[in-house]
Amino acid sequence: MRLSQGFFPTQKEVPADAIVPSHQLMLRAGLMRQLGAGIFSFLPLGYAVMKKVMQIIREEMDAIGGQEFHLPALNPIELWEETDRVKAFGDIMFHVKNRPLVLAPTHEEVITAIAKNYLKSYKDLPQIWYQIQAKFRNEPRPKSGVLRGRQFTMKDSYSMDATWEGLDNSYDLHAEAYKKIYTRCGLKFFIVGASSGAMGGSRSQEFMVESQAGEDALVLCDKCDYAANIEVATSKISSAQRFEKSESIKEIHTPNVKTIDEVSAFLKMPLSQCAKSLVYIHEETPVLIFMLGNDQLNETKLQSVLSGNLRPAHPEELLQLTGANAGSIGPIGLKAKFKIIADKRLENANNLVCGANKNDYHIINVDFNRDVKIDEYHDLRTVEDKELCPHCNNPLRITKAIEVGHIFKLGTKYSESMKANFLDEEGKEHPLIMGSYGIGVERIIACFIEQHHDEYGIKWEKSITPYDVHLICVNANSEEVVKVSEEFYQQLQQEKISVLYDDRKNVSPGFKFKDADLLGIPLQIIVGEKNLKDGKIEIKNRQTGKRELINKNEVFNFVNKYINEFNVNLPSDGVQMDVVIKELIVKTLILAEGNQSKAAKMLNISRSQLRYRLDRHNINFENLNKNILKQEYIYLPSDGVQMDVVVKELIIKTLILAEGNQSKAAKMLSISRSQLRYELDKYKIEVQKSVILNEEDQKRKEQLKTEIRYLEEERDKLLSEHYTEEEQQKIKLTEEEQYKNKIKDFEEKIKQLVDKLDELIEKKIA
RNA sequence: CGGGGUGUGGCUCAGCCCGGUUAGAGCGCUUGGUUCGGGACCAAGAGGUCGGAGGUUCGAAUCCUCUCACCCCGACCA
Repeated sequence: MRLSQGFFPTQKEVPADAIVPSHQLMLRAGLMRQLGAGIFSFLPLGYAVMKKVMQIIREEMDAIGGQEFHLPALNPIELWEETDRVKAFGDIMFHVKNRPLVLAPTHEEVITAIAKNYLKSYKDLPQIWYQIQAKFRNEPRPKSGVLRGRQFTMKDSYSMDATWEGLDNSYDLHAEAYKKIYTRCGLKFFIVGASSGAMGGSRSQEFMVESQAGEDALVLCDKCDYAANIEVATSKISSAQRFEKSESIKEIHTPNVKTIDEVSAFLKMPLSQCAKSLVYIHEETPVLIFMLGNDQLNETKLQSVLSGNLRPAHPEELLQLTGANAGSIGPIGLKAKFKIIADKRLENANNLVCGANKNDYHIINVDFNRDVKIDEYHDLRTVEDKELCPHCNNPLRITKAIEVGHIFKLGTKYSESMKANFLDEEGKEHPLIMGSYGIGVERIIACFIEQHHDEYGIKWEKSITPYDVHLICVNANSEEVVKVSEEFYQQLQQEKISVLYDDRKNVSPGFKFKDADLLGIPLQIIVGEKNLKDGKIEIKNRQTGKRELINKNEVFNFVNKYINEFNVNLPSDGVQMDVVIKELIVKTLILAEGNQSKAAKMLNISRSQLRYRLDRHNINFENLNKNILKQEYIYLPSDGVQMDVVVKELIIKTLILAEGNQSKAAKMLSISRSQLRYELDKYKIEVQKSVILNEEDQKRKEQLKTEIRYLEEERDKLLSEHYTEEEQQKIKLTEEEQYKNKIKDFEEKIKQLVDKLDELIEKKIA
């Protein structure tokens, strides 16, 4: 595509409304424009990326036997009444004004309606049906650009099975497919246990991307594999203690003492002896909830204990039901009948401080076993930062994240309410056992940009870049430059390499470079007058920022090689070899669906070597999470890459970073010098070939060569002069000696220079 | 839904508190010329019912009332 003819509205200034980087860059780079709150138009460049992402999703869904549908977004409202989800969604669902229709926020109902009519036998099962389509949700507050919109594109799929084992299988297939999708899209992700919410069902997991722009909080353990949404996370924490002697209860006047901290300070009681009371209304019944000290109630956990309508009580209700305002509520002397539940930490606790249900009074020495009838104890608290991991006692970390996918085991929730039944082998009728699985397409793009950008713009990965290469005609007034650019453009197009060609006239070079960096296409081919004079073309790698000058006629090979090979992107201070190998193995395992022999084959290593690596890097494929994908340095094509190739590339790149200094490189790689020497030996020939001198070195080398040539010429001249017969006759012995000495000098000098050159090359090759 | 903020050429914003010529700037756009490797320069132009409605006033972008839209924080969120 020619930039002069296409629609690529880039912006120099940061749009005022955009706060998060992905939002800013999607607008600046001209991927999309906003039409209303949470509604976006995708422009050609943005849609090109969407198509790439959707294609990856299709390939992976098809690979697990998914069949693509295209369902209507406009749904009869009756359909949603069957499952009672008109009420469940409430204001979130868009209703059509002039017909009894709704805009579908998801598609369980439509799928189940089809399944109900046609999946009548166990022989028809299992099925995986999916679609990639617009979803409509009337979000109360759209935000952060495409991260939370009212209309968005979603891949949603549904599995129908005859058995629960079948559901497990379909669910696992999706989990594997999702890992591959995110890996191929270049996302660093986590898999966490999640709450199923109103979707219902027995199990759900979320695929999360760590980001400051995220709206979810994750609890992560950096040591083991524990990772969970804060809505369901737990930690290792001690219960309130039970004192040997239960003191008798006593009412105490506590004027103006409301919060738990104030109570604790006023009564000089530790927080671990204070019970906080909260009142919720559950389906018209008041519920009194106790938390220890300052523990935060986790409403999601509460909701899973008390299914149905649940809300905090209003202040007037508090007074009416308990006889006191918030801050003085407790278990003793309640006016109304309450259901009483408490957090597990309070089980069997005694000598506690509680409100007295009388304003400005508290009761001390409450014994939960003696004075109160607690109906149930449950884990209701919200995990706090630095608490200990429930699996390995390591301090937990809480971080923000964006949900890019969610998979649910629905079970029979929808099939039962819609009577979607099938007959088993014995002719007995059962509801279909279903799963539902979603991926937000725009969120993948926004998350990718959150993870892959710098101050200048986006840095696309090969897998989802809108174009493979960005061809820049630096100066459209130079005939030669235009001619060569046009040739490249034709050639690349012929070879089916997608190319964005900046052929704009009257646009200054700086403008073109800035635009190219903003758009972030991975490879920039820069055709300029300066380099063209020497028959050279500059190629800039947007991800690494590295520029290379190559011969004009090698451009096509270079591009082709780049497109077909994997990437190793290193930070300027290098990276440990083990880290890269670990990432390689994890990613290969994902691509190999966890099949170890397949992975070993892809890596071209033995199975025992793979096992050794799995052990060494502590990789547990079943519990794969952020631990493993914390940082990303390599990009793999979908059929993987051999381990040797990666190691070789890593070493070469590290040596370049270390400017050929072997001990520095070894330190960067965190391996011993002898190991590095061994590896160098192993890849010796290729390494020499791949040595890249930087510009300065190149110049220096040329200089030395010229000098040597000059000296050699001088020497030859002297020699020839010396050895011509005519001269010989003329020259006296002493003179001859002089010449000989001079030649000796020259020889000496040449030898020094050759040594110097060798040293330089040696240093580069290291 | 609660709190805060913003609506002025295509974009980013100034002007508003304290009402008063023809509403400004930079970027972008058009035309001509110069320039051409990191967001060039000169000159001449086009483009705005100041979100909308009502009010106060001799006079409103500016003050008042209502309303709509958008953004941010919170609540909510499969």
